[in-house]
Amino acid sequence: MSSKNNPTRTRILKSARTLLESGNAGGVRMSDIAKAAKISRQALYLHFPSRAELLVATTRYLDEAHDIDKKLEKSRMAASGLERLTAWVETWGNYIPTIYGVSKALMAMKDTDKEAMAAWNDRMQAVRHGCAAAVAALKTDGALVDWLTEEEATDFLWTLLSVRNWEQLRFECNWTQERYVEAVEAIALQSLVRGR
Amino acid sequence: MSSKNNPTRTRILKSARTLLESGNAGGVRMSDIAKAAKISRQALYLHFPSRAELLVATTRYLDEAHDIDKKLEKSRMAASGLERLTAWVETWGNYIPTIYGVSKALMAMKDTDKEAMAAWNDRMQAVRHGCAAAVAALKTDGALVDWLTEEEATDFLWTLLSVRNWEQLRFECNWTQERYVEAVEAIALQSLVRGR
DNA sequence: TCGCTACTTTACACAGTGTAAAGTTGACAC
DNA sequence: GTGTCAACTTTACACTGTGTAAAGTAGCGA
Repeated sequence: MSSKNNPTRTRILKSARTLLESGNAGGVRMSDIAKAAKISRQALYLHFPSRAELLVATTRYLDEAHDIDKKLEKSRMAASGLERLTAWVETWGNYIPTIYGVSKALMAMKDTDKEAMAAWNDRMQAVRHGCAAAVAALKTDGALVDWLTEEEATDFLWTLLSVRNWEQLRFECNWTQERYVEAVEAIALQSLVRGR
Repeated sequence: MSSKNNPTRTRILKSARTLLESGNAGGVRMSDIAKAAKISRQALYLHFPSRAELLVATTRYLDEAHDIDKKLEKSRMAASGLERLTAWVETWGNYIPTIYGVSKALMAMKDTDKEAMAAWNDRMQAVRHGCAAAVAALKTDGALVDWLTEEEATDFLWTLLSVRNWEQLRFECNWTQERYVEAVEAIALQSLVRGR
């Protein structure tokens, strides 16, 4: 099943992505994805050993499709720590909507499924690294507030930027995506940057 | 089954509470609760029609056991908006640990179960009211920042104080309960109170 | 024609929730 | 003592969704 560039595999991933993105959060089942990809449910298991691995593969597929690495590169090029923080908040904040569907499915699984848990943690650690880098740049500039340690500041930024928070503000509170980024940026600056 | 003050019913609720509190998040099944309450799994359904309703009843049981209303009363008595905000953050922030177990179970169900969803939303709206009251008091004092509307400020405070955020800071980031309350309080003040 | 690959089809194990119904036990009523 | 009622127990089964297993098929290249 020569993993990469397999047309059926790609079709499965596209179907999974579409279904997961289309908000139908509650239940995207293996059979739904199979139907969308126009193969039998069993054939799915020829390509992906479990639902968890299919979700993980879908996440990676999304990352590649959106060239997230390139976007992150940009935020790393910012001159000051302050610019780097805002660039990071914007980049990640605007990426959340694209991964939200898959993330939600993965989040729902992580309480029962070890594999899903590991995959989710892995993804979230990547986000944490982004936060840590921004905070470190702030610290280097001597712009980090003094009532939080560098690690605490990272913890807080990471929490502030969580998918759950985005979900709540965006859907429960009906904020627009623009307002979300704007407000979260402002709060991050106020909480983490000295003398604001 | 004469609902209130039924000894078996109470034993069930106590067992549910204990199991849910003891961190074993992943799966507290009906059969686990039955075993702990020393009755058959079927007898559980004589007292509660569904898992969701049992969880909801457990939440209410916890609220009564901790006399949450009395605690909220206290935060309502604060003189200034500022004091009211800190009182609210402390009250709710310190109540989260006690309801965390049940909340987690309810959160996990809300994606698939309508009843659980309704119950969860109901609970969260109550929390939101607490946030709204604190923000309103701030506004009355003319102490609310001007870059957020009253509603936006409520939305943000509500999101900041979410159980998920507490969970992440407390367990993923290993913050102590004291540090959590302290930091969240500081951030709330910085973000919502004018001229800080 | 062989044999391989990528499937389909059918069947079934398993977990957990919830339904259904028949049987047991103890208390209280008369 | 017998009847009856409530609060159970026990057994059995339907349903959903995941994952395993195995036999069958269609197309394609050597």
